[in-house]
Amino acid sequence: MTARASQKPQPKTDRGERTRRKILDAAALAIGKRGFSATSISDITAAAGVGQGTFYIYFQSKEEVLREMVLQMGRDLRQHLTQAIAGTKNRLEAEREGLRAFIDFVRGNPGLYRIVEESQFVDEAIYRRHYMDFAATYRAALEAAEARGEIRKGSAEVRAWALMGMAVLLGQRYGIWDVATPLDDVVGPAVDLIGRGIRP
Amino acid sequence: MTARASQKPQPKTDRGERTRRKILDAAALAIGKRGFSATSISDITAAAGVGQGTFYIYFQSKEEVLREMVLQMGRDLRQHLTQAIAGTKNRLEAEREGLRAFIDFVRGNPGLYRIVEESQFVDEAIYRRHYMDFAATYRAALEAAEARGEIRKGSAEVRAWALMGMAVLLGQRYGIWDVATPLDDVVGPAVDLIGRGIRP
DNA sequence: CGATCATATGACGACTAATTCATGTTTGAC
DNA sequence: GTCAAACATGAATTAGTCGTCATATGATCG
Repeated sequence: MTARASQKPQPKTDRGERTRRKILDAAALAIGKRGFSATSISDITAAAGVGQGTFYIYFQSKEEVLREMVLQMGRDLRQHLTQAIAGTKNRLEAEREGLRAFIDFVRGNPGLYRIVEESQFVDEAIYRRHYMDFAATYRAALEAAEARGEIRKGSAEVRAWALMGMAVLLGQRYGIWDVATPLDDVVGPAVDLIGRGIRP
Repeated sequence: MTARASQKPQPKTDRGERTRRKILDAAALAIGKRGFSATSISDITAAAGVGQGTFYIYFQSKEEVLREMVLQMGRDLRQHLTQAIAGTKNRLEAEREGLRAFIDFVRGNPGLYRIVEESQFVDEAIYRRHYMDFAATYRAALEAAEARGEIRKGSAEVRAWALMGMAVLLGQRYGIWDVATPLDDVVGPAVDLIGRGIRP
């Protein structure tokens, strides 16, 4: 089901590096806007301003581009969240800032968000890994908080997935479909729910 | 973006009705297993045991079949949930039984679940309506519970989406990816989180 | 029975998209 | 400045899907 695939070799010159980037950027824009299957290779290469054959110098297929973009989005989001919760003093504060930062990220990168969700139907393994990785990080943070006595005892695994789920759907509702509602109006009630749900 | 489309007329005979059903069932199976774009019309008609042209007697396009299936899944799930929370005496019990029934439904109908999620990338309007409808129902239930004093005051809209999000991702994690973990091990911790999160 | 409407068929034309490749251009190490 | 390697190209090949239609079969009723 999933391509095992030997990656294409990295570009060896500056020009190659630039061309690869152009293709990747054009692909992110096009796929983010129109969706994966509605976007053809020639759409991408045309938008990138390169020949069709050039695509295959750097990528095996559209799927491989998607895979790379999901990884990229994981890194971007991780960084955004890490930065957002950097100054927080306890788990509850981290939940608040993390949720706010997540919805904020979705508002700022609706295309990337969409790409990750669609990857589920293109290469399930990469989508699953994306979530599993986040879940593992989240779980570790919850266990640490539990050890510090900041939150009540309870399954960190289930909690991690439950809280991620909240964030994902709130991100859809208030990050994509409705970008007018102030973040505080969303984050406030949600964090109230979370806070009472997990505190000692 | 969304087809406004005049529907095809309903079948006028028993035979027609049966043929239509065969196509719909075959489509649900095939699309649920392989995904929407990987499934061709001829895959569907071959699986249904009818000619390719027969498809177009009953449907305008693959998209229309998907739309119908999302609606169907909405009805099925609604019924499953309604039945599950029928005997409950308060909101918290309803949350428990509802969440259990939801994951149970996903385990029993992984294909249907997948179809709904994929509909997001085929006909966003129908997907959105699916969630909006559920959210409206959920919200009403929460508001009623709040009026009865069963739960604390708070934004029913945000809560509804947060709780749906929990269910959706727990459904993915424990309904699709891992069907071995006993439901109690999932529902217990989740309902503990919800219960303390919303009770007075 | 024969007439008529509904249903069924599958080959076919039109089209779209993926991928290759022979040919040409650019780069940068020497 | 030379030259081999890296890169770029787009037309041609390949593969497959959609949706139509002329034709055929099934069912129903007077």
